[in-house]
Amino acid sequence: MPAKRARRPDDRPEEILDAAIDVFLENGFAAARMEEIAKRAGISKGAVYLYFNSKEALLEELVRRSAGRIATAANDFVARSAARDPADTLRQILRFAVRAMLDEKISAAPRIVIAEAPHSPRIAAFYRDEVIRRGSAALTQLIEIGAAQGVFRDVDPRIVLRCVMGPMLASVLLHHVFAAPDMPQPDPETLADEIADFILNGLVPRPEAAS
Amino acid sequence: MPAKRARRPDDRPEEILDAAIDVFLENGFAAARMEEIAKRAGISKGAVYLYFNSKEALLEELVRRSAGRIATAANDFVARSAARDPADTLRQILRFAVRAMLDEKISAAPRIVIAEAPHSPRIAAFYRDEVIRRGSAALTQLIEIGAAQGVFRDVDPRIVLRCVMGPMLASVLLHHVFAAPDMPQPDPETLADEIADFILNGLVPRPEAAS
Amino acid sequence: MPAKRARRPDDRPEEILDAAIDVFLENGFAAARMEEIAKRAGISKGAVYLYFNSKEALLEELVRRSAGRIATAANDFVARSAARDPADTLRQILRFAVRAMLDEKISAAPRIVIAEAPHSPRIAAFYRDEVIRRGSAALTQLIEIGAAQGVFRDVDPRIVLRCVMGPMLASVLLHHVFAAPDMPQPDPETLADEIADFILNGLVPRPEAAS
Amino acid sequence: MPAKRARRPDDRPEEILDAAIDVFLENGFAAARMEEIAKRAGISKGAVYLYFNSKEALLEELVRRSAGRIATAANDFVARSAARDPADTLRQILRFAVRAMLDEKISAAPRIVIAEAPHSPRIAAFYRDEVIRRGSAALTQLIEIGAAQGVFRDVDPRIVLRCVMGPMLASVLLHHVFAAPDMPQPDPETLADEIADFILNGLVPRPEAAS
DNA sequence: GATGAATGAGGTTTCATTCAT
DNA sequence: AATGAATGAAACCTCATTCAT
Repeated sequence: MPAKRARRPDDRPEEILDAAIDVFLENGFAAARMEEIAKRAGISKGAVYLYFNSKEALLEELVRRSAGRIATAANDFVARSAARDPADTLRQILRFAVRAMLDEKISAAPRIVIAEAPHSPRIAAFYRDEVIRRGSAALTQLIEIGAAQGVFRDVDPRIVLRCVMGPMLASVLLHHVFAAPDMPQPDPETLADEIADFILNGLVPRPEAAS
Repeated sequence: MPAKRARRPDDRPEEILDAAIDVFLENGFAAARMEEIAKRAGISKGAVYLYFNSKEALLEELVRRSAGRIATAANDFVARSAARDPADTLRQILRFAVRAMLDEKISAAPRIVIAEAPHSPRIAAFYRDEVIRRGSAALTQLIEIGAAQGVFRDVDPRIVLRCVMGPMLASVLLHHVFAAPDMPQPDPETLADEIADFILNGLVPRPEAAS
Repeated sequence: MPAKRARRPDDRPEEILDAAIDVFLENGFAAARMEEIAKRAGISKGAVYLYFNSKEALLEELVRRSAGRIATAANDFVARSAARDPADTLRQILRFAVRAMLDEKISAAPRIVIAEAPHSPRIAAFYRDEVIRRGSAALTQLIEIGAAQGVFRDVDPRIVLRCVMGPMLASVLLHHVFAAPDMPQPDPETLADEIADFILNGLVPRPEAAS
Repeated sequence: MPAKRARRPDDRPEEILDAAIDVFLENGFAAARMEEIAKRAGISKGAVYLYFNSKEALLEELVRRSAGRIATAANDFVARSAARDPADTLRQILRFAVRAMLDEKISAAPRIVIAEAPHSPRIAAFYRDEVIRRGSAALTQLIEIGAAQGVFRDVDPRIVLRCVMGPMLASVLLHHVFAAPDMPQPDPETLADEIADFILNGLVPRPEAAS
């Protein structure tokens, strides 16, 4: 019956979402308890509901806020420098993306999505439209530009999408989920560069056509 | 005497696991109900506990059964033909793996693991040891053989692991989770071959060293 | 200076009670939300508590204000004209009461009491003392006067109470709770007169005593 | 985690409904706690849900079981003896109904309905169709028969409905809700007879038309 | 006086697990 | 071996009430 806490700071929602990220990551969506989220945000259980209508709404807002950061960045990179140097553009995108994905906070949303999307059609659809589709568009455009310049092989962009997204995904999992002391992680910068090298190497035209 | 189609008691565990895959996939581990699993296995709720001690045990056994398949196959491929033709060995491994991963039933366990491992250390550890580590070992060995023969570049095997695992992961997600009618999937065979091409292309030495 | 239509601070309680009637009627006491009451009264949630200590207090005041209107009127009618014409007095009382009960606003309190009294002893006791007892007294007196004049049979007043209150209650429920399009309501005036006829008919002495 | 209690007796549902009646009566529907119902039924909270899907379902089944007992009886009485002796048929109906209504257990459902129907359209509709409409039909038929025989006045059946239902309603409330030690109840048999007398008196034709 | 953010007890409902039969 | 009734902990969400502003 009492009401102890001070007035609503404007960044309450932010704080709640931050707390939610942690709890979702630690327990998964279904096992995450609203009370735990509230406690970490420094407020009461009920107060969470002043800002978000349900646990599901919390998750959706979480995804909404983080989604597309990388896709947006990729589009920016392409718009800015793809015409000048497609290969370097890809390298920059990869550096940006790998670095982002290795940051606990930034990779949190994709990881949660991977976990929840299979049985949450709304989340899946939202992520597909906001992230996958836009990222795919950026990549497709980049490939086309590079191919037109003769810098890239003429590969199906869907393959490229899988070969670019994939290593980042794998890195996220190996760093955050399946890490083991005896399997040391490459450091992020090196990882980004080497993945970029690998992919670019796979993308450049072979001088003499294979057999 | 009526030959009532024998009690097939030995297939019980298998049937339960099959049912569990379906239910886990549809609802996620936390939301999966034991009663639903039992119903689909055609037995009673209590009977499940005659074969598996808990819901968690069910998941672990599931992982155990499907997990090593691909890693085992990879090791077999390497042992059998890596010395003779490393590139073709990798191509075969990729074909096998991509095909497997695009099969709903086979990719189910990895997908569930990706969803559950973040908050189920036992699952994570088991998967890491049974799948990641063994797959990594096969790949590392393959790279070493190929590098020694001059067929592959001398790349950090951890990068290769990420670049090989990754596209498959991405494919699984794009096929099973983020599929959309207007984003048609490449057909599995083509996909496997093109990913293999891409990775092999990234793995072969460049004729003239890049400046 | 703009004459903002004065702050009408004195009408506040009235406005709140009016809003409360609506909300209690629509949702029942337990499901009524203070915030909804506040909103309809055009003030904030907290402001309600400046006038009423609790939801229960709101209900009690509501009953207090409306209760006894009819009982008071009945007593007035009796005092004024029972000696002159008992039958007509009863007819007037019934007309007044039926008309009142068919008015949404006036019947609201009794309906709420009927709903809440069974599990709210204070409400029940209050209503019993303020309404039932006083109405009963008026009726008893009226019967006695009428019986002394030979205009009414000598009936147990408790029976009369039930036979007078009852049809009004039934009318309220049939009009406000169990109304159906295919069960058209008699119009209020007719209803009042016919009920009065019926009851008076039941109250007059039979010319020849029934065997 | 344990499971202590014995096998399901066939009358579990009955026991639960009995417990529910008590709790609903004491607290009203909204304030009734499932745990309390379970405790009184001698089972666990969860077990209630093996038999009823929700608290609302419990209420509906309660109403369903009790509803129409009286309406059914009324129809039976009319079918059996209305043609022979309409007045006595009405007297028998009233005796049956009053007796029933004064029984705590039997009047429970109507009282709950009166309390909940105003904000529970399904309950209201169900009760209207199962009880009001059928009771009304019985009464209408009875009046018509009686009027044809010249035993009853030709009164609007809707008035009769209100004048017959009403006194019973009033009796229920006065006996169960607004009872007070200093307002002694007429005993049920007498009450039934006197109400019947009163109503019949109101229903018989006046020998000479009132001026 | 007035506001509305905040609290937190409390209730319904679900479901993994047990065990009498 | 198999059943399925029963348990009870747990968790989401609501809302009357308070109080800092």
